[in-house]
Amino acid sequence: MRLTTKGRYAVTAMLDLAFHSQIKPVTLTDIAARQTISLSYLEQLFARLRRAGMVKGVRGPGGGYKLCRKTSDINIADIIAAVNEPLDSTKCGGEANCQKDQACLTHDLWMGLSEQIRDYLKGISLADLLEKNQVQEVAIRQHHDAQQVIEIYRHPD
Amino acid sequence: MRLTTKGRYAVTAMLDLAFHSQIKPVTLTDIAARQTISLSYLEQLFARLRRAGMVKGVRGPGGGYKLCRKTSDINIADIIAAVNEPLDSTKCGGEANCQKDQACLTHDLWMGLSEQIRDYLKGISLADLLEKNQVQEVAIRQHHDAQQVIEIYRHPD
DNA sequence: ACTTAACCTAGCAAAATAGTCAACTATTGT
DNA sequence: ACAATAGTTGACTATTTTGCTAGGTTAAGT
Repeated sequence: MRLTTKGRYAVTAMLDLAFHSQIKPVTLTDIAARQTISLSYLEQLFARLRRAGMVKGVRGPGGGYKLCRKTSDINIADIIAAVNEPLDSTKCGGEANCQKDQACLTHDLWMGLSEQIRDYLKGISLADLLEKNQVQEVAIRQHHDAQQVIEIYRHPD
Repeated sequence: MRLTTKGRYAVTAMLDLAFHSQIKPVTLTDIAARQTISLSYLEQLFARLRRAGMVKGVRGPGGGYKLCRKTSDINIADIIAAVNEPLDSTKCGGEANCQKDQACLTHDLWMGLSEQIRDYLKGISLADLLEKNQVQEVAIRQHHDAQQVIEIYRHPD
């Protein structure tokens, strides 16, 4: 389990998607604008997320991306694993050069630790994160903004 | 909290140090040989660990490095944090450009998650990891002893 | 003095990260 | 049918991080 900014980008984008794709698909352009991530970088990340079966692309006007599963069925560990290269189990990938070595022992130790972190992140879903914090405040504000837009369009004078 | 191979190297080296520095300081050359990490890279890592007050260097012949604290008082999160750059809190470092933005909210969300991981790793000490290692060694030794016992009982003459 | 090993500095190659550009294909509203 | 939208792909570039090399200086034991 590797934790870098790449994983953070992926989780952030998925959070954005989860939040905004309730009604209709969300374009990467929108996510890029909201989260200040470059569009093309997002394309790369979402290509991996799509291959991992986490999101689905909808083409044509009104298209975009939407989640394949419920937010409660998508966990953080899977998102991060999807955008990262499958970490090669390093030097002692079961080979003979590292059987009775102490290097292999500490390696096992680290692998165990890594596994614990993965399990920990597997226990946190998108829904958990969405539930937290002042996300609702944003909902209210954005609803308000949307209302204003409606007002403007309603009275175009 | 960032999790990369760099942090793994640091934890591995600290484990080696904790395991071998019971009697006298351990040279980086020894650790480099045992853990197959380049000497100079270890020097870089230990420079940071030293500045973080986790290890102490002893110069001259018979010198090397030793831990500043008990293994039970050294946790994994601190080791990893010591060798990593202090991650700039990114774009919205409390500035005005990101106050009511949604980008800042998801950022907060990620920071919260990161904090959870840090707390989790803070709860794991070197002593904890060593204990596991010890258990394994004991298991191996006991297996070996058991074999000898079997031998003895097989040829009791 | 001489050796040992920490400590320091600069630099470098490979990899990962982050982002750009351009061409292409599929879908849909009009 | 056609134009607009939006996903898809691949190649390409810049920056940062990683892991390592090579060369020193400094402190402490023999």
